[in-house]
Amino acid sequence: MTGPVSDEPRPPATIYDVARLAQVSPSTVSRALNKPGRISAQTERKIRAAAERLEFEINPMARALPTGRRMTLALMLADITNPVVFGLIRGAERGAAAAGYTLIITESQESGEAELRMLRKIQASVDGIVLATTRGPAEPIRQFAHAKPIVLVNRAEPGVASIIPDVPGGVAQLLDHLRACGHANVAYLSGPAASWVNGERWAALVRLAPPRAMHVFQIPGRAPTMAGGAEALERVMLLPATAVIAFNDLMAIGLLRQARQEDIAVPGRLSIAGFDNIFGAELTTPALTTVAAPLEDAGARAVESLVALIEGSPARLPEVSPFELRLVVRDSTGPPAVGQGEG
Amino acid sequence: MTGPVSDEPRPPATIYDVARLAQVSPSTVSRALNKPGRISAQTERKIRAAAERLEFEINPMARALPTGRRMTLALMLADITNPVVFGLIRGAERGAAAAGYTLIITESQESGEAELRMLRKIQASVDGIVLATTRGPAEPIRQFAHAKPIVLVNRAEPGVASIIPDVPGGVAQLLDHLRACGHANVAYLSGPAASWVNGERWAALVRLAPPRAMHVFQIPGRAPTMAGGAEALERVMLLPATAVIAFNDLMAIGLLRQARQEDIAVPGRLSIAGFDNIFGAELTTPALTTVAAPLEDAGARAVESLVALIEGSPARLPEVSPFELRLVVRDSTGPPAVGQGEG
DNA sequence: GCCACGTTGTCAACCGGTTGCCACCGGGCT
DNA sequence: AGCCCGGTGGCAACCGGTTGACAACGTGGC
Repeated sequence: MTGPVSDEPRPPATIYDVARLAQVSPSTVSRALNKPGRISAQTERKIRAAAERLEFEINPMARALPTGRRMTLALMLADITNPVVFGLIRGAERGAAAAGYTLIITESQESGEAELRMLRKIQASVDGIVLATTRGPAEPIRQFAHAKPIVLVNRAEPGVASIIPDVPGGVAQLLDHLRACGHANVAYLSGPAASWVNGERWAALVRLAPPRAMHVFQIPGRAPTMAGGAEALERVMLLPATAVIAFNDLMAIGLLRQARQEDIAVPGRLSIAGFDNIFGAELTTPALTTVAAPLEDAGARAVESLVALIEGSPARLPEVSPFELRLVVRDSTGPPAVGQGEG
Repeated sequence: MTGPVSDEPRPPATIYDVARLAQVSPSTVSRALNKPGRISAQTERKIRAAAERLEFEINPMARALPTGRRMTLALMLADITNPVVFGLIRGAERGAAAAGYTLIITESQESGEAELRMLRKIQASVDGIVLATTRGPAEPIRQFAHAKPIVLVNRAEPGVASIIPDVPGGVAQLLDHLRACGHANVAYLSGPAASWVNGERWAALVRLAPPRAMHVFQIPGRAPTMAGGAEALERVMLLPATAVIAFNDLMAIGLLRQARQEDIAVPGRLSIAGFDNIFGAELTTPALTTVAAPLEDAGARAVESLVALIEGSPARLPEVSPFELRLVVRDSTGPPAVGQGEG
């Protein structure tokens, strides 16, 4: 009766196929599969068995059309190149998988304009968007945020849900550590001007240094990359600072390597610290002192909030406290040598 | 007449909205937007203007339903944690964007079973799949490959398109370098048994070492991670080898750090080399000698092939030559010290 | 024995596009 | 004037699910 089971590329089964096999109507199949209780247990069993036999997988597109539920989330990043995003991606990926969502990842190439274009383009395909390390202006983001669920990571914007670090907490730990080492003058190698965390860090430094009898200098940064860090060394050395806090680990590593290359002792002549604790921070010599951010966790929590926003009452923003930062002391910071060079 | 332009979250415009504004029928809009020439230039202009005004973005789901063209690709990875995938992701992302496709990234967690489950699940959502560093058995993959376009990266399978490295070329460069340094006995710290490249590398070593008057020993590896590399040191030291080739940079770095910690001179007592040239390979002390793979390029090419498979004649596999590997000599390899330890 | 009611499954419309088919239109030809 | 023709645009069906309305059915109570 039934044809031979062939391994031909047969098209994926639809609910119509399942319905035929189970001898019910397609709508009954639909209800059996996602309205538990609506259908008698017996019929439901029959349908599930049929679905199983046909290896039926629901077509997300077809479902999305009438319901609007796409079960897809987007993670938008400024630059996939940067190792920081690793943790974010992993966390978001895990979080999405746990909630049954599919994750799509897009890059805005550090451009606010591309960011908006992308936003508009993917809008119809996703139920919500995690905007990480976004650089664009605030207004369009606010607009989007009340057309579609959005969660910001590493940026705060009134009225928009966000997952942000406890910047002052992290900065305080770092300053305390440097102070304890004996540093009084520290330079801050800043990141992109449009970066929210960059602003927050500088603000925290300005606020927290004086009470500790410390002085901070700001060095405008170029790109938040290793190259950007390396090229900043020159300007660093013009300052009376004995320690540098870099915007991120990438810049810190670039700075550190450049310093070594120019035979500037780290931490003897210059202590260097970064932010994020990316992969690679512990590999340098000396290993980099940094303020670790639980980025994987942040990614997961961002997705969690996003899902809450999507599935919960759309009116209220999920309350989330800033995530804690943790100072990881390694070997790139230490007491300044009184004389010069290292022993 | 028209209401005030409000910033209310109004739902995205559909072709019906555009049609109404342009005073044509929805089907005309559809044709104007993607059948160039089918519609008079004048009408087309009118429609484009209307679409512009309404900020119309086509709904990919609605389009996918009747046409089957989803304009979406999947990149499936064994483990997002591994820095190698960085390049792959970037390349694939760029390639997909260039071809107008959206990329979704999924992880199979190093499990062949999860891999298949995932494949089935996303099948309906994507036009094609890039399977990178896949671990599953061959048969199901072959099955899938002729139901849906698939491109393998770092794995060859008859009848399935793939992007693979020129393993013998890379291995030969590395062996030549080690030979020139004076090494005759080298150990290969192997990776996952299910990994295709792992097998190829070992095969290449076995084939290429004897003609160079070199001996290779295989050390079964545990996990292809830094921890896996570190724990292998013990077994390495039992061998009469003066150099180790690790399955990948992660293992090599783990091994190198463990060696340093145990005061085993690198490269004096033990030369260490890896594969992939991941971010971080140049950060260690000594910096890691490695066989660089243009992974970003490979990712882009994989997507390119995939798109060719999707859009071209489905019968023929795109012809692609293996990508070249390039030895990057750094400081973790060198002549074995005749005495012991370093000077 | 009849009716009210709760349960179970079907019908049909709909989501937002695409496309085969056809009707209409105006112009050029005989 | 009548006819044919190519170009243009509309109608309606369809993709694969979902869901409100409703019919059919069985049950219990009076």
